[in-house]
Amino acid sequence: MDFELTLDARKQQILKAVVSDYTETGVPVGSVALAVRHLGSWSSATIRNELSTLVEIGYLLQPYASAGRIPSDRGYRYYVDFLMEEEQVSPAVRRQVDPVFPTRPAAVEELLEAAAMVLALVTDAVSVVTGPRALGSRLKHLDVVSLDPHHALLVVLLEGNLLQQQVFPLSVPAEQETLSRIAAELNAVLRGLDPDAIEAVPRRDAGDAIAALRADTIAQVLLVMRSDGAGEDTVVIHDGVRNLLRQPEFGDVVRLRQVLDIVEEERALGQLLASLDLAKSVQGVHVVIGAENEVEQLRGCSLVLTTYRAGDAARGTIGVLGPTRMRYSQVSPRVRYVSQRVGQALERLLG
Amino acid sequence: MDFELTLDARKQQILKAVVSDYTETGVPVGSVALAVRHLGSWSSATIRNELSTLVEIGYLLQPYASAGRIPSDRGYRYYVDFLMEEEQVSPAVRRQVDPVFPTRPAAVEELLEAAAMVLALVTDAVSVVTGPRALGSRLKHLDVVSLDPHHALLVVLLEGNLLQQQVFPLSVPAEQETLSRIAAELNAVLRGLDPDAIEAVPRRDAGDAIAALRADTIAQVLLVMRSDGAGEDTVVIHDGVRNLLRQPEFGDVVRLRQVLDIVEEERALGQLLASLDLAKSVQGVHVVIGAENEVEQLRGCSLVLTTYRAGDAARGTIGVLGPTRMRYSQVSPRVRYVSQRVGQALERLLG
DNA sequence: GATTAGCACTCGGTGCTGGTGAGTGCTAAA
DNA sequence: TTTAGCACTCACCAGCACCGAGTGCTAATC
Repeated sequence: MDFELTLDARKQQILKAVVSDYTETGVPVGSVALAVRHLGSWSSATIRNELSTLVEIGYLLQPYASAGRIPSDRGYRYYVDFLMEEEQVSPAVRRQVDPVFPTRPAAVEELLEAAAMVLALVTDAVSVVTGPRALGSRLKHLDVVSLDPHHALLVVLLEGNLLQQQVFPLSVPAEQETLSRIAAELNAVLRGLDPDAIEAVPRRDAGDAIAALRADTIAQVLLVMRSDGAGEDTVVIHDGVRNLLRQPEFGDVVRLRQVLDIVEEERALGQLLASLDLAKSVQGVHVVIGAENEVEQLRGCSLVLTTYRAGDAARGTIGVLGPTRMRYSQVSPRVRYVSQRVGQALERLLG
Repeated sequence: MDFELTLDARKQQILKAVVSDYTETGVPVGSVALAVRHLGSWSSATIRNELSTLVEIGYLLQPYASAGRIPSDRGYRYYVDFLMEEEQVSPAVRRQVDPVFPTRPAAVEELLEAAAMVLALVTDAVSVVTGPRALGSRLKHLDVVSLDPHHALLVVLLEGNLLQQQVFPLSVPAEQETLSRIAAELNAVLRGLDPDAIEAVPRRDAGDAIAALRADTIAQVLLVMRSDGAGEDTVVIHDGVRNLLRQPEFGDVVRLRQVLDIVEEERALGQLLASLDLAKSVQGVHVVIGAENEVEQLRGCSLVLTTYRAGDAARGTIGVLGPTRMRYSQVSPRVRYVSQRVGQALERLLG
């Protein structure tokens, strides 16, 4: 196999035509079809010669001896890196995406779920979104509600409008009124702090009932804030599995199962996404083609990923997983578009 | 078709044997197999006669003229109602389920997600969980958190300690301090009231800023409380789609797609679950067999559902969706078991 | 020398055929 | 009423011929 890195103009045109034809039809594409549909200026015989060298140097594959050609992973890579012309995100798509992100989003998790839903919708693939639980690391507001004299319910609102609740026992019996006063006081003191800072807040050991209750509450706040981050530090959301079923490559159920085993297992998916270096990307969108990812089960699949940001902090990963035969020129800008919307909405939410 | 409702002992035994054999193998079961594996006391010819009457009266089906028999929906129904012997939930399964529910769960949503995950795991089907709803919707506590001068977040605690949140615009700009005062005041007035009573609370039309904000807040409280009962917006969680892929009945991708179209569409799934009357149930578990649900796309699927409760405060639906050829005797007690665990964990969380 | 027309060849997909066997329905004997 | 016996049914499968899209090669052409 010869490893030319640069292709002459005609080979490029042919490769591009093969990718776009195959992407559309899913059927190996032959020389005649190319000649009539895309490249009338050369005869099928000429194209045939070029095709056979493209196979030889590894940009195309031939499923069997007398079949048409399909792009190899390397072919797709070349296409994505050099040949692809990104399509505009059509107004119709914008109209689908935009209303999903309200001007006043309610909470981070909802936002990300909505994003996953709409991204799956506009790309016809499985969408994948990771979100930072770390957002919940600052206290925004708390409230204490009396249940009975000896128990209270702590309500904690964390950064990103993440609500948590926790029942806890009171070391000293107390009425709602007392609890409310404590809550008000703590709100003033603790707002905007992360767990470590809260722990460092000086506690007046007055030894009276109020101080005890105050200590109870702070302990619970810490517990809630810390237990939240304890598991994994990112949520992983996915949507649109049914979209894969429309693709002929998943007519084989075994194939599909391998993919689902990854996608439905939050941990595995999280690890996969974490293992990818999103730095090397074209215009912010990173395309992982076929066997470029090391996960055995995802052979034949590609990932189109990007990072969404709120302000200048990178917040999470968003993208899609689909068959390698994917319309990158359309999917890629759409992923970017949704990602931008997510970032904006997140900014509005976090203020 | 004759509609006998009661079957003699031998027919019952045969039906039971057919269901359990078919459930296990997925292959139509013939008279000889039955004779040797279950019912040695009769010859295959006798069984053949019985089989043919069971087909005639609608409890069994014959896929084609010279094939074995499979249970009809009616056959499954009879089996579930009268013949099934529920298996014990094995210690191994308990060991899988129990650790998923921590003694101190952090948030409702996490709890339900964990439940969905483990239920899918132990039943090999798709699990389905809807979020808890307050039984009687009385207001227990509310709080208003300023997001920016023109928007606030309303946190409502309903009877049963269900938290709801809602972002809303303020008709007059306001600081946190003002909002807190309003919240305190409303808490005093509205605690323990249901929506109708809240609506009837007299509003002083003072025309000042405070009155306007007060009105804003009350309107939002009503919105939140009423939407809780409305049915549409409860969370619906699912997990375990990949389990379906192991079943031969979903070897056909089209079948699978129809099911996924329902399962992945939260609204559709929510409506389906809402439409079922969970009252008529055996030991708290309700089994919907095949075409007993009206959703066209779920032909060939069954639902095994139950209700989880936290004290007598909140309840929701939990269960599984799988092929009609399902091991009801095992799935049913497992659904019940997980449901109990969810209830308990929720009680710990909500108090 | 590059391009192209012509042609024999390859090989997966389709459809037909006949054989196989699990399983039935029916009849007649126990 | 039960059972043995037997002819019959029909999905499933392997084998086979055929079709046609598409190739590689060669020789003619620009």
